[in-house]
Amino acid sequence: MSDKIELRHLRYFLALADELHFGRAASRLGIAQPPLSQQIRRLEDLLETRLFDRTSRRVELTDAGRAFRAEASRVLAAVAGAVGAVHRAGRGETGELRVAFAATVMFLDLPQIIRTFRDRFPLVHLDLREMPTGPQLDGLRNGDIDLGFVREPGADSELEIVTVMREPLRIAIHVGHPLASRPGLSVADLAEEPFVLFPQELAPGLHAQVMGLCRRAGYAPRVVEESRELYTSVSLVEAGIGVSILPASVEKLGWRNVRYLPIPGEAETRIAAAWSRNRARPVVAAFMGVVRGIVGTGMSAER
Amino acid sequence: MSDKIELRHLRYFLALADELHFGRAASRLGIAQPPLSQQIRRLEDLLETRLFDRTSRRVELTDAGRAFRAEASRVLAAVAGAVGAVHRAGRGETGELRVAFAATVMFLDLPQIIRTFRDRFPLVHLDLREMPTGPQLDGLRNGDIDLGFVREPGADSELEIVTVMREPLRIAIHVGHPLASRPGLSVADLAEEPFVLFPQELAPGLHAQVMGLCRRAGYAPRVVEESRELYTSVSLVEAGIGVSILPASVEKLGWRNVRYLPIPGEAETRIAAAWSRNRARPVVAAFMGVVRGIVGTGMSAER
DNA sequence: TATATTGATATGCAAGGCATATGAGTGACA
DNA sequence: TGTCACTCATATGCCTTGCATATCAATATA
Repeated sequence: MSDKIELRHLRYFLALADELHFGRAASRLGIAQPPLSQQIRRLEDLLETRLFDRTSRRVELTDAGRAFRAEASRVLAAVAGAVGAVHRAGRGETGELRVAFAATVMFLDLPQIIRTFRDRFPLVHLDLREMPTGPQLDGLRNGDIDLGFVREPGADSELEIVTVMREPLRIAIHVGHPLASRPGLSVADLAEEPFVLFPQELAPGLHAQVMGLCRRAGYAPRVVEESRELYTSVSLVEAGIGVSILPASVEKLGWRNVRYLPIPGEAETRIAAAWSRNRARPVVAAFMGVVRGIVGTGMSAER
Repeated sequence: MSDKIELRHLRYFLALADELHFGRAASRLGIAQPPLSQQIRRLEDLLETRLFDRTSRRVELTDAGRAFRAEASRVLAAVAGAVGAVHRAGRGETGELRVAFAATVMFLDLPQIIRTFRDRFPLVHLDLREMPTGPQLDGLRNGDIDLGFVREPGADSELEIVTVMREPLRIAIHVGHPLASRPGLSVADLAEEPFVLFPQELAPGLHAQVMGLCRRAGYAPRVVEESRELYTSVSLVEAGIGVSILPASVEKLGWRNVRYLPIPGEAETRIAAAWSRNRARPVVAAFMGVVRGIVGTGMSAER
């Protein structure tokens, strides 16, 4: 029976409990007196309990009415809270946001972006994880993550991709290597050198870019060692295993015995934010608003 | 806008949030699919926020929907709680009960009654106060107290009165008094003695009863001192100020120099529970149920 | 005793919720 | 690639029900 109670009953009840007068309560509710009588009676029927003792002269709450009054206002407060929560979530001010980033992105502005976002949207739970570009793109497509910061992604009809930053590529070479001190070292000079590279599937775009540089210099690099990500590639260079071509930010890792040389022709890699085009998540939009505010101009959407 | 939300919307929303399928959710709700679509849409309009991302193939919650789901179930839980509270209050299992009792009643079964009631109805807040019979009857009439334990009340059309216990009256006299050791002392023997009595308005029924005993013995008692209640009457007897006629329970006060003598003819005083006949309070009925269970038979209603 | 106040009841209307029928978009499978 | 099945949205009509107007009944006050 009581599962037919509606909020209207509670609103009417509370008005009457405040006024203790059908006429005044009705006019406060913007209705006539008879429907108020009806609805109160209906509520009492649904509850199988009298809420008001009333004569034609006086209206007062019963014990049950007093108990119901406190509870009913809790209900209406909960409704108001629910509406507020929906609006906050609709504006992206709450919820959970799973952000992935390629490891080396942390050397750029990302930490600053995260701090700002935390500050501006404290109710959003940020779930941050390091992840190579390739797996990120998969995760974005199947919904495992909401937003990814990737290196040099290819175009994808399912994903919205916005370039956030750019940085030049560098040749990484052991300081003791004979070529390390040659002025104006070019990619072509590395034709005979052993290369250290990451597996293609971890960062397919960047991988293709490096391979393209070599191809345009007229050779296919001889990859003697693969490492999990950019980090470890540098350590292999330092160990003298081979040379590599890497984004400039790895310089900040501070390996002593590695020299980083600019690449003529200003080859550069893009760091982009990517998210699913289908799932329109307000939190994602909110996060990207912060990103836009910090990296400012220079951002551009593609496809 | 959102003040037109009804519980129906929340119930439908939660069903759909569980099933993520309009057809199944509708059949669970016992309605057809189209009205469910309509009501969900109406709810989204009222909230001005989309709660579900839906294609003709898949239904899933938006961020706002997820936020609303948690809040909406809180609302329904609050409604269920309100219904439960009303029923408890309707059965007298909750609320506040203001009980007054004449001081000497505490020597009888009242403490036991209170313990049992507290045990059986732990959610009822008991407000206990000591109060003479006269003020109790006033308080019951104007609603200051809900239930009173009084001595020898007169009939009253506004009040329901049930005799709970009976006890004999005793003559109270100082042990050093010449009459204290006379065998078969009667009320008539006290004709010339100074009397200690309480003011008429504090316990009008008992006062009239004592006066009646004397009148039937052929005299009007000479009252030399009045005291606030039965307690203090005894102390005045012990001080040798006069004699008195009192309920037997005052013996338990344990004054050393007072002797209590039975009254021939077995004059006795009644202790009654009294409550307002107009205000039908379930808690009062619950309390009286406990009283009935403890004092058992021998209770009787009167006028 | 008459009157004003106030809650309940009667009746008619209109809004809105629900059911049936149908349309349109999407994924699956041949 | 085309067809089919599935599923959600839309259209339409009915019927419930909430609300308004009119009226009644009860009670307190003058």
